[in-house]
Amino acid sequence: MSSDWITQFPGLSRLEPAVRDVLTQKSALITVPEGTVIFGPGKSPENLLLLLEGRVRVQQISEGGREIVLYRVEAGQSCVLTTACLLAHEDYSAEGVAETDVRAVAIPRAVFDDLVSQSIAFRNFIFTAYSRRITDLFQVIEDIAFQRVDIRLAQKLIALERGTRQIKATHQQMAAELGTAREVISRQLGEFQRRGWIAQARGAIEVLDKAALERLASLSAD
Amino acid sequence: MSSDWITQFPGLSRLEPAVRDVLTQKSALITVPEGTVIFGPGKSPENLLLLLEGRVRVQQISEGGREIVLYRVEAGQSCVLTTACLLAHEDYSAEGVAETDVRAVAIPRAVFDDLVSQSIAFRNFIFTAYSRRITDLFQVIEDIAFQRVDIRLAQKLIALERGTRQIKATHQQMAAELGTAREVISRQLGEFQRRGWIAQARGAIEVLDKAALERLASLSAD
DNA sequence: TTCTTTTGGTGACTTGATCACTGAACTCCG
DNA sequence: CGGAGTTCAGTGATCAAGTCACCAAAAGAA
Repeated sequence: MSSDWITQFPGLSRLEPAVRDVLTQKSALITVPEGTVIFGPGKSPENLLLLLEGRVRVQQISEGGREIVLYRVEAGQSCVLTTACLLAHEDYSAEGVAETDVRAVAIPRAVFDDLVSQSIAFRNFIFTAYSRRITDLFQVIEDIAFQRVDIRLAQKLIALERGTRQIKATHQQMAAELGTAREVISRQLGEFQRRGWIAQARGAIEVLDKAALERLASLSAD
Repeated sequence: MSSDWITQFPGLSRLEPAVRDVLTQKSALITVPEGTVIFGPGKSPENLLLLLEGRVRVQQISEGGREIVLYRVEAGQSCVLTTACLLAHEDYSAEGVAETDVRAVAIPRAVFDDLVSQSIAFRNFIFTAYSRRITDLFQVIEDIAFQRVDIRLAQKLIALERGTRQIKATHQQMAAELGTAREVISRQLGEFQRRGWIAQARGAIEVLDKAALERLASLSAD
C-alpha cells in the first residue's frame, strides 16, 4: 500500500523506516459508508482505525435507552479508546458510528501489537492518542457536572456548525450531544431563536449570529 | 527486590520469567503517607505505580474550584491513566491523592517502556488496566447525566462504608464524590437520617440500615 | 389521499443548583 | 481556661434543569 497517508499523522512522521514499512504493508485502506456502526455492544473491531477522511461519533447508550455523545474521531486521529474498551471489558455499552463516509487505515490486532512492541515512536503515538481522549472525557464530565446547558448548547452549536452555519440534527440528537432531555433543548433553542441567534427548521438549525453564540459560549464557569 | 508482590497482580502472573526479573529488579518499593498529592497540575509522576496497599483517589478540579471524584485506585491495581494524562497533555487538572498510607511498586518510565516493548503479557496488563478505567469513566458520565442523586448517594455510601458502617467525610466531600452541591447532600442526608437509614456527626456518617440504602441504590435507571 | 411515525411545542410539576444567611462545633492560641 | 476565627451543617428562597403528559404539525408510508 502507498505510504503517503502517514504524513497525515504527525505522531507517525518520526517512525523508524523499517517500522514504517511494516505499517504500510500490513495495514489496509478501508471505506465505511455513513451510518455504519463500526463498533458497539456485541461488535468488536478487529482493527485499530486511523482516520484519513470522515468522522466517527462515539457515544454511550445507557440501559434506560438514553444516549450521550462522548467524543468524535476526526480525520488524522485514531480510534484508540475503542480498542481499549474491547480488550477486557464485558458489559460496556459505547458504540462508534460513522457520521460521514469514512476512509481509514485498518491496522490488524497482531500488527498493532507488533508495532507497539517494536517502535518507541509508535508507542508514543498510541499513548498520546489515549491521553487526548482521556482528557476529553474528563472535560465531558466537568461540563455535564458543572456547566449550564445554555452555555454548553452554544458551544456545541459552534462546534457542529463547522463553518457551514448549518446543523442537520433533531432536538433529540442535540439532547444526546449534551446528555440532557429533548424538552430542555427545545426550550433553549426556542430562546436562541427568539433572540435571533438561530433559525430552526425540522431536523435542522441555522446559525444566524455566531458571534452572539460565541459570547455566550465563552461564559464558562471559572 | 523480592518478587512475591507480583502475585497480587493477576494480570502479571503469566509474565515471562526474564521479564519478571527485569520488573522486580528495576522497580522500587515505595511508601507514601496519607494525604500526599501523588500527581496533579504541575506534578508529573516519573513512575507507574502498582498499589500493594492503600488507596489513591483521583479527582478532577475545575477552574471554578469545584471538585469531582473520578475513581479510586485500590490495592492490586495500577495507576495507568495517570501516566497517559501526563504523557501529552498540557492543561489538565486531575490530581491523585493518597487517601490512606500507600505502599506501591514504582516502575520508572524507562523500565515501563522496556517492559511494554518486550512483553506481551505486560502489554495486556497495561491495556486491560486502561480499559477498566475508561469504562469507569463512561460509568461516571452516565451516572452524572442520567441518575438521580438520592440513588447515587446511596450507592456511594455503600461503596465508601467498606464494611465499617462508618464514613469519615464532610458533606462538602460527599458533594465532590457525586459532582453535586453541598446543600443537596445536606438535604439528602437529612432525609436518609429522618428515615433512620443513617446517623450523622460532624465530619462523619454512620450507616444504620444498609439494606434500605441498597434497595434505593438498586433502583438504577433502566 | 389517509394513516402512521417523527419531530417539536408546551404546561405542570419535581428535582437539583445556587444564593444568602444562620448557628453550632471544632481549633488555635494567648 | 476563654475568646476568636474557622470549618461544618441547616435552611428558606429562588432559579435552572429534568420529567411527565399531552398535542399538533410535518414527513413518510401504504
